[in-house]
Amino acid sequence: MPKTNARAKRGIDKALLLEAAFEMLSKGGEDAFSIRKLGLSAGVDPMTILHHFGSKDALLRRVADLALTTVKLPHPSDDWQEDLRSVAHAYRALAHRHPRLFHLHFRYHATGPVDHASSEVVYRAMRRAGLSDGDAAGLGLAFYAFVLGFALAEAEGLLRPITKDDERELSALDPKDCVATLALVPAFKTLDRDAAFDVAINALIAGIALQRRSPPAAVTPRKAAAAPASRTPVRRSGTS
Amino acid sequence: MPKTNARAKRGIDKALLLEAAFEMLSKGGEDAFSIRKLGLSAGVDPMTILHHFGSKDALLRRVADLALTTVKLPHPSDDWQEDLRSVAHAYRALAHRHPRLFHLHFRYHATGPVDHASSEVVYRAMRRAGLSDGDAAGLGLAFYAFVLGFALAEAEGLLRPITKDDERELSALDPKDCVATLALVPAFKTLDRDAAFDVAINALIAGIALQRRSPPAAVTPRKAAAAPASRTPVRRSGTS
DNA sequence: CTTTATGGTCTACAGCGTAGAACTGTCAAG
DNA sequence: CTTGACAGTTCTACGCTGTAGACCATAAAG
Repeated sequence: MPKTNARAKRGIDKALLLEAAFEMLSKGGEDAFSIRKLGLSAGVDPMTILHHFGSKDALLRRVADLALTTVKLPHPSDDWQEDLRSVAHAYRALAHRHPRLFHLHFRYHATGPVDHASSEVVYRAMRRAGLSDGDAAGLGLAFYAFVLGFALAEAEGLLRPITKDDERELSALDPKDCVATLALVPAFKTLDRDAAFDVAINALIAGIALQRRSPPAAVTPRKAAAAPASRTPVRRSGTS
Repeated sequence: MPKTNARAKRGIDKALLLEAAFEMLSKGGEDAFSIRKLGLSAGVDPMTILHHFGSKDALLRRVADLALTTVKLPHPSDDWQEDLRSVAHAYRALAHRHPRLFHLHFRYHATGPVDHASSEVVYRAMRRAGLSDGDAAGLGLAFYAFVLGFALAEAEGLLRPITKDDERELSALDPKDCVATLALVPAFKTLDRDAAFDVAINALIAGIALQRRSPPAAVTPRKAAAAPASRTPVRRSGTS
């Protein structure tokens, strides 16, 4: 049947609209975005947009997906630690490129690991690190949570260099209760976020490496094998 | 002067209103919340609410602050690793208690470290771990990012146990490209999020412990003091 | 041609945050 | 007491939002 086929669309095409929405969101954030404004700026009736995308929510979801497609896929190497670093940097770069819409990834890609291609890299790395399947799964998700959490925190301004206001607020604290915080104020002022990220990622990776159950030579007298694992006493987190 | 003094308010009192807002948000999330609805349910004119709190945004900020006051402060011990675990669990517990409003902490407390009392514990721990000031500051923030990121991911459903749909989607993948992902599917099905959190936190802490510049004996000939630090080759993250 | 489907538009509705005017009850001063 | 000031409260109205449902225009199918 020669139906549908290459015809596709009559007038407006979705791809362009999606791109425009992406642009608008990336530039002004969610508050500055509305279906009507998008329609106005694109010369399209607002209802046409809804007709194509179903709802504003669905459109936002599509935008988030589109953003995800721009992460540069890591080329899997044979160094699992390097692979993890690549993934981490790729997602952080995404957050830097589009800080105003990065939070959407938390809202929408709540159905599973963010993206199969890159999550495969992460899980492969975890297995190569010599983890049990249980640990590999858990640490894989945790790795994502860490990277996305750090990136989101940065995108939302949580790691902004300390301001005058902050400083004033800090200096108003009781010096007795905040010795460490106050001692670090100079460090916060000169904080290099790139370096901090690298240090933290390396720390996490180093910690993961310690978790392996079968290092090169046979080690770890204790059976750190299957279940909860971990070398330190596990503390149940059922505070709620 | 006998002015103001204990009088305080004529009719409505803010504390009650704030509590009601908190309740409403915690129960129904941000979508189900509006000034008008709050006014209706509390028997108060909506504009009265605005008069007291300035704006909806300011009210949400207050709610987020209120939520923060409910985290149980860790009792500082002399074991820095245990202190870090306490803080981590406290925030995760907060996310479990109020998953619908947890994301507000990312939006509003973007002006600095989340809470001075608990961040003091974190920074103190970092210094006790023997880190340089630069690393202590960076890893302190990274520690928060990790904990909040993990908790947010959980609150938003990212770590939900795998569903039938997910499974179908996964089984549709090319088995060649996703060997690791597919191999871990059983592990995802039985994933214990509490255990995963513990394992991940312990890994991070162990990695932090490795970062110290002055272990028991004097070491590290290189001046790993100030700047980027880190033992592995630093990879600049300027992909953007 | 007529029929049918489909993409696009228009109108309308219920709800939102909030600016600004108007009202109201209470206290201090005269 | 009266008067004035004033903070707390309420009313009204504006411009904005997402979207349901009816309507129209065009293109393909019979």
